[in-house]
Order: sequence, then structure tokens, then C-alpha cells
Amino acid sequence: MSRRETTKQETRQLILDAARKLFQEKGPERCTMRDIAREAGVSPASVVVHFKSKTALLEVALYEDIEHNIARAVATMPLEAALLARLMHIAQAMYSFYDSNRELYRVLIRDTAFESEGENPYLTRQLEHYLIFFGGMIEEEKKRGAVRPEVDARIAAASFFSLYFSVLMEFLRNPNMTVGMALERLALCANQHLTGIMTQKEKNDGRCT
Amino acid sequence: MSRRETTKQETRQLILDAARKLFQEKGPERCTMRDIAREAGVSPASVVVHFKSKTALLEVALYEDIEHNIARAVATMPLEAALLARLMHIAQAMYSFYDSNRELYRVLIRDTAFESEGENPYLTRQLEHYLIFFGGMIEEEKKRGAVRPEVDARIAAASFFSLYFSVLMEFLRNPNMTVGMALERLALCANQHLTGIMTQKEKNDGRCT
DNA sequence: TATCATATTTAAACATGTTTAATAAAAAAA
DNA sequence: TTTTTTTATTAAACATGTTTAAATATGATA
Repeated sequence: MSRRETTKQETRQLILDAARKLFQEKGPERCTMRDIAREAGVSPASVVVHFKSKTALLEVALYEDIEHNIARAVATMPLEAALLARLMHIAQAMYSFYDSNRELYRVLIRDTAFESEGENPYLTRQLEHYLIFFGGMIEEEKKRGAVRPEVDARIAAASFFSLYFSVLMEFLRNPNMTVGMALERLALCANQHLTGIMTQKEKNDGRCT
Repeated sequence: MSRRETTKQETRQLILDAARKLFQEKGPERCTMRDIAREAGVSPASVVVHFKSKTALLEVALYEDIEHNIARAVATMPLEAALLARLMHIAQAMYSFYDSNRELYRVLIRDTAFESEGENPYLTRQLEHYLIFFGGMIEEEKKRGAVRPEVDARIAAASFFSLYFSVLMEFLRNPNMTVGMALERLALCANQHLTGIMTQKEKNDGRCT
């Protein structure tokens, strides 16, 4: 790596460290690009040159941590547990993580969750990983005979994500909601998705296929 | 109403009309508060005095239309149809509506969906209305014997909303996704929620209750 | 009516994310 | 080595949402 390249990477790292510190301490809305630049010892323009925008910086600074947390949750997954328990294991890890700085992650998710695929590769990639991972788990359950064979595993995985994400949204919107309450709600919703809500009779009538 | 009050309301209306026009035409990110003020024939400060912030103005300007659209969808609801068909009727109406100006509604929802309850009364109220409405429909289905009696109707309604909203998010994030594709996906997810994914045997073992 | 208080509007200033144009330093070319 | 080109950095300017303080208009009060 050329001299020029190394100093560039050093500058980038200085900014990233400063941003992480200030975002965590003061929240992304109460720290300015100038604050971050000062903390990093560079000019505000340099921050923009290295990371396109404040939102992009927020994204780079935080999504890495989120990925680590996901990896940790996956690594500690109880493999023998039932599908619902596994989903709840991941959800517990993620909700607790976001709970450590709710305002920070509220702003992060708000600012990035509606970006298009190209603008937010992190989210797209994480979601895709999740779908493969959880979809695979559901396929396994089919083989074990716990999930019906005609079920579309990817749709099921996507549905679980929808339930997980909606509860997360409510959790971040409502400061009075605890991790425990969020988990309780998710468990109820996910359990319904596992067991369905229709009567057997109605299913046999084939009204919903 | 006093003279002072009427002129105030007139000013407010001028701003609101100007905002609606420019938001629709140029998109909320490409029209400034100064643009809106000029179009309305008032000062930029006046816009802030009447509507706290640009986001709040966006909210007031657009949520009313959304409410009208919901009301229209509810009014044209086929009452004899099955639960899934009714959900799809609402979803079709809403997705088509958002499709009329995707970028506009993407920004609106992004900027408001993560606000706390107090900051965004529209969303909270609309969601609550929906839960009561759809929860009531599910209770009816219980009486008809189409939905199992032990099912928590409110949780079921909330779950359907989660599925609806997640598909909407994907729809707004991904410009290549059509209304038809979104509806297709939602139908698959909602149908799974109706019928469940577990085998009967596993349910009898009571692993998920 | 004259005066005071209150509410509405606004010009000007401010705060902050971002862009631009210039500078300095490194790499490449001569 | 000297010159040229490319690249990293930044000071200054800009764009735009928002605040502040002043001015203006309205209603109440004497």
C-alpha cells in the first residue's frame, strides 16, 4: 500500500473513531459534522470526502457493530431448540442490543431502512443472510416433520422477519416498551404464524389456498 | 370566529395548498421551505410558525389524503368476502395509492414512521383504527367458526399489519417492484399466517403454546 | 377614542450539512 | 532531477431548516 493510501486510511479511521464516540455519547442528532471533524482532528470537508454524508457515516459507523451482534447471536444459538425458541434467541439478542442506546438506533434505522438497495448495502446483505439462514432452518424442520412440506420456507422466513421488525419499530417508537414486552409480543405473533389462526374445517374448504 | 382567527386560518390554508402542490410536483426533498413560502405568498418564518417543521408540514399535508384513501377502501370493502380477500382489498387500495407517487410517500413514511406516539398522532391513530377494525373482523370470523376461538384477534390483526407494512417497505425501497408483485407477496405471507406452517402432529405435541 | 395587551407576521440572523475551488503533497513521466 | 499529473486535504462559500427579535395588526380596556 502506497504512502498516500495508508495516510488516507488513517484519516478515515480517525474520523470513524470520532464518529462512533460522539454518536454514542451525544446521539447523532446532537453532534454535528464539525464536532466529529474537530474530535478527529480533520476538516469538516474531509469527513464528507471520506464518507459521502452524515447518514452514510452513521451507517458505516454502526452497522458493523450490528453485524457483530448478529454473528454473536447466531454463534450462541441453541441448535436443538424449536423454531420459535431460535427466533426468540435472535430477537432477544437484537432487542437487547438496540436497548443499550435506543435513541441512537432509532435514528439509524429511521434514516437507513427506507434507502434503496444500492444506497444501503448493509441492510440488504443482512436481510439476505438472515433469509438464507432462517429459511434453511425451516427447510430442516420440514425434513424433521415439524413443518408441513408444502410451506414456502423463504416466505415463512420473510414473515418472521416482518413480525420481528414491526415489533422493533414499536419498541423504538415507544420508550415505555421494555425488551421483555417486545419479546412477549413477538412470541405471540410468531406463535400464531406457526400455528395459524383458521379452523381445520375452513382450511379443508380450501378458502385460502 | 374572530377576524384574527380567520386570517390565520387562511394563511395556514395557503401554506398547506402550496406545500401539497410542491411536494407532489417536485418531491419533498427538492422543494425548500422558501419555495413553499414563496408559492404561498408568505414568509418562510410563517411556515414554521404554522407548522413547527418541514417534516410536520409534510405529515399534515399528506396524512389527510391517506386517511381519505383508507376510508374509501373501507367503504368499498366486499363484506361477504373471506378474511384474506378483505385484507388484500385494503392492501391493493393502499399500495396503488402509494404507487401514484412512490418517492413522495417513501420520504413521508421514512420521516414519520419512527416518530414517537406524541410526535405523530396520525400514524398512531390510523394504526389503532385499523387494529380495532380488523380485530373486529377477526372476532366475527371466530363466531362464524372460520377462526379458532382461542386466537387473540388483536395479535392477529397486528400480525397482518406487520406483514402489510414490511411488504410496503420493500415496495418503496425497490423501484422495480410493482403493485402486483407486492400484492402477490403479501398474499403468500398472509395466507401462511392464516394456515400456519407447522404439522398437526407437532402442534399436538404442544411445542408452541 | 386612546391606550394597552396580545396575537400574527416577517426580516434578518443562525446552525449545520454539503459543495467548490484552491493548496499541498505524493506519484508518475520526462 | 525536473516537470507533470493525480490525489488528499481544507478554507471558504453555499443551501436550507429553524430561531430570534422586531414590527404590524387586532382585539380588549379605560
